[in-house]
Amino acid sequence: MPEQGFYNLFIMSQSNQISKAVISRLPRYYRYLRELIEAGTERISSEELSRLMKATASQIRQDLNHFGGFGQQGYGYNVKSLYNEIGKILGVEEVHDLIVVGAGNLGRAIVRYKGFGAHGFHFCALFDIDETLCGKTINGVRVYHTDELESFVLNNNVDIVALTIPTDGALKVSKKLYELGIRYFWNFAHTDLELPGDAIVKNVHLLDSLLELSFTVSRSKIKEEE
Amino acid sequence: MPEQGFYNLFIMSQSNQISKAVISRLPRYYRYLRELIEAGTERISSEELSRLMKATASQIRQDLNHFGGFGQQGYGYNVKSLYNEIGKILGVEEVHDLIVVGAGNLGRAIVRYKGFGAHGFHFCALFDIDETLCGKTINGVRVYHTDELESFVLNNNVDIVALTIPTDGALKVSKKLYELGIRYFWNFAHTDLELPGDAIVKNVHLLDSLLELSFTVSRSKIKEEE
DNA sequence: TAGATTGTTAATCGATTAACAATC
DNA sequence: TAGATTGTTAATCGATTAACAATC
Repeated sequence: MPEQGFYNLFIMSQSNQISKAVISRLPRYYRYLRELIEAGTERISSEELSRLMKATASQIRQDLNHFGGFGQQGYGYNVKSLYNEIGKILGVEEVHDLIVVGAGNLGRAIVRYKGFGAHGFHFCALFDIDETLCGKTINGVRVYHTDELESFVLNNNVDIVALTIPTDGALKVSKKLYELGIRYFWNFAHTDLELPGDAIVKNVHLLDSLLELSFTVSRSKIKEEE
Repeated sequence: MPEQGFYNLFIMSQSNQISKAVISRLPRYYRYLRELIEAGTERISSEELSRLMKATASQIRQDLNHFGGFGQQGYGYNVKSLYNEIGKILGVEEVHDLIVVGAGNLGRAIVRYKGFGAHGFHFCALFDIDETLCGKTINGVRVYHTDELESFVLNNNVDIVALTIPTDGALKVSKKLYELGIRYFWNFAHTDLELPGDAIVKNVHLLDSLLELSFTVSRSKIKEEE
């Protein structure tokens, strides 16, 4: 058993390490809590929430306790305050500046989606190599030529870069942006970015997602034929 | 120990139960193998592939062996044949008929994306409530009014429905489609669909995805301030 | 045949679930 | 206070990794 001070430090640094499984469930909690607020529910027990979300009450309590004791014995959780706490954890109370590289349908869909703004996401600019798009404005966000990407990043705060361009461009642009100091990427290109370990990439691989579904469709067809 | 026949049956039905974790890795294998083919690589060992994909060789061999012994001792895996085998498993050799409900930016982006066709996905129709879109054609796919959805589904083969409409519509439309016999949903609406257990839903929750990234951004900011 | 590498079993690790003492 | 429900520890389950015999 190490010295007390050491031990606490160890515990603290451990508690920072939230597993990916837990993180990936937070937005879903957030979503259900919002619905509960809208339905006028004031408090909820982990048991009730588990029935609603088709999870175990145990998992909910474990997950939430990674971040602090938000509940109260004999009462449960206050919906509004839990919602706010999870919001804080997810960072919705800060402003995150994003740029979108690729002003195709996907890039435009993202910039136009109403839901992001309410959670602190601020789209600063779109970039595209198509000169006919440059200078235009999509949902109040201006399209610049990709040539201007570097100077934009150097002169403006950019927290997250969304990549909605094909594979080759995404690899090239992400490397360049990494060199310029960008560390957070929301990648829609159908490839894994090749970046150093401190870059954080969240992938949205639409073809992969559809293939998983296709796998199940094909499986069930085989079963039907049996 | 049960009778031999019984036991084999048990083993077989077990082997059908591939875990979600394994399934979710298949499209990635498929992707890397394609790249290897394009690079002209003829054979690869699990060890080499593991270095490339940043996984363990053990996991790769375990994963592949759920579906059969595709490798050869002392040789490794033949890239082309492994690619084809995984393709078959994912169902890319069959045609999957899809319709897209919601002809907004996201729906249009999906229908226009070039990559799906090569993997057996065939987009039959788009649906929207916006009458100014109806009758138009996007990348060769006609937009119908949502009123025509029911009759379309009854008169055409539809394997998968992509939902690219807001929450309320998605809940309503998915229930209706379930009643009409549809079981596979690719859901982009920011909600969990409320459908019976035999419906298979693959969610693409963009806000959830971005919030996960936001969580990490906020975390690292806290660390920097410490 | 010898070397390489798989397929597969066994060991480990991590995540989920169950149980219950703490406490509102 | 009694009942309810959390926070948290312990047990279980499943997934990943390691090891190695089988075999090309």
